[in-house]
Amino acid sequence: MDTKTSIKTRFAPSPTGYLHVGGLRTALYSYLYAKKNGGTFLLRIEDTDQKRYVEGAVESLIDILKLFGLNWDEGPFFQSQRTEIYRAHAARLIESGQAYRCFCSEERLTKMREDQSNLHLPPKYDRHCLELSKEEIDKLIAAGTPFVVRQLIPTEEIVFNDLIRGEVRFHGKDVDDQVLIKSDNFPTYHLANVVDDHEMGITHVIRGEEWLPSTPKHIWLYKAFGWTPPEFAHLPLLLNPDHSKLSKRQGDVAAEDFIKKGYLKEAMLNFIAFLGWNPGTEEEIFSLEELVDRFSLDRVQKGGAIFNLEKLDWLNGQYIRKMTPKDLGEAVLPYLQKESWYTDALLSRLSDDQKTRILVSIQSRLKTLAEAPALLRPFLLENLDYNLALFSNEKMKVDRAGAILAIENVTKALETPIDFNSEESIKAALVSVIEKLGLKNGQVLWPVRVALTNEEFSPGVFELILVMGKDFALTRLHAARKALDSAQG
RNA sequence: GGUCCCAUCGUCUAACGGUUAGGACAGCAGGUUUUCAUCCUGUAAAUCGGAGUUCGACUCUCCGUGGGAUCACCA
Repeated sequence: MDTKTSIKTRFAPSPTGYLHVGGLRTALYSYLYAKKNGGTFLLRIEDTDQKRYVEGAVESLIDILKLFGLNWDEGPFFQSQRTEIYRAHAARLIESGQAYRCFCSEERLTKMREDQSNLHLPPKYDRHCLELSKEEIDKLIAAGTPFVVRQLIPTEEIVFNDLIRGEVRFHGKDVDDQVLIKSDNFPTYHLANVVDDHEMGITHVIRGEEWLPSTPKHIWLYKAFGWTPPEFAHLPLLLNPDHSKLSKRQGDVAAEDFIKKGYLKEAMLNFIAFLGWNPGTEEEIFSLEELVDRFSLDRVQKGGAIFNLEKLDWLNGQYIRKMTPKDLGEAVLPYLQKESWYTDALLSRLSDDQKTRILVSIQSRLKTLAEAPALLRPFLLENLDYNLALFSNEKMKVDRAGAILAIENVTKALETPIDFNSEESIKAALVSVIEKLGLKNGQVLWPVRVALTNEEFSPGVFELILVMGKDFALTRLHAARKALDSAQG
């Protein structure tokens, strides 16, 4: 058997309503590290704060994790169902003198902190209740005085090795006596986290940098229980453009929002993985499987990374262009269905072959899936409400009369026998019209393209005719001609 | 304010003492093209500052500076 203890990581979010992209990245790195090393990835829900309970938050968290394919091997475990375990552990610590009951009122604590702040001292519990005698404590308990359990922080230096940052040291005199059990008898994060990580056999705690300052408390807890602490890896933060910790205030931060906006989960994962990590080569397109294969913690960056979407747009475009028409069609459908003009009938009258051609024609123009409906509209809608101003174009040197001339001649050309299944033969037919009229390409093709789509931007004319087919293209040309004529009269 | 962490182009980053400091995104300029996009080519753009160590520092040390995190009966 393998003598190395097998690796086990966990993702331990608190269910506050949505999955933050920073959380998604933490989950991803934990997942990658476990999978890369043939280990186990565990999911634990840290729901010990009764006041912060949000309806449905757990379900949506689980759904989104699954959507991204970050499948866990164990769990989900719920801390709210394990409260007795934490209480028993706290009691052990009180017994061994490594924790103590604190009966201080909120008022006293507030006043204490104010005084400390006035003296420019760091706010820290003054150990008032540590002085209490056994008799006094018994009396207070008997009187039903609410209390918390505080960790007695040793006055010593502590040094630990962070897998990303190297040696980090703190001194006990700077660390506050952390509350372990709240007066509602629920544990705080610190206690529950340490007890669970130990009991669940977590070997590597991979979490955000914001936890670095509380790591000494955690290590002292392990020591107090007589346990060996796990390895720690504190990930650099994801930042707002103003370099503060990434927050809701400055844009979307919920992983789900990005899916809604038409980003592919593969692109998101790829993008997020590269915010703080890189393979050391110049490759940048990685599937989840490839990330698993290449990931290592020692290539994780120390400094925070600004969450800047420009590159995500590009990456998403890359992924879209790699999709098969079938996959693209399926991916685009939900966005299409959100459009007010969309009906299933519009789609069902198209053949599979036509659908494929349409999708291929718009594929290179897509940065996000959400942009698809606008590009699809000219192919799906039966009647277009022409914007006549579009037919004239200064740069293309076409005016309305020119547009009518072009549309008229192209209509005629398309009514002659051409192979409508060949873009080349369509092109040949139109080129001969252009030559016959002695015009520039744009003078004919621009108005025809507008006639076919009523859009400023679209796929090219030859491709449009190929995709639309003879009848549909001619219907459009007639309609455009009619619109132009009636406006003139 | 205390403690801790961090620092290469605008952004994400490469270079684990020796490179003209590399790549990508975004930008700009061209090319292809009927528009837009794709695609192709080119271009501009960085080692926070100062001391040391060294034959030689982006890289090691120290001091500054700047930014960030954290200091709850939230996680």
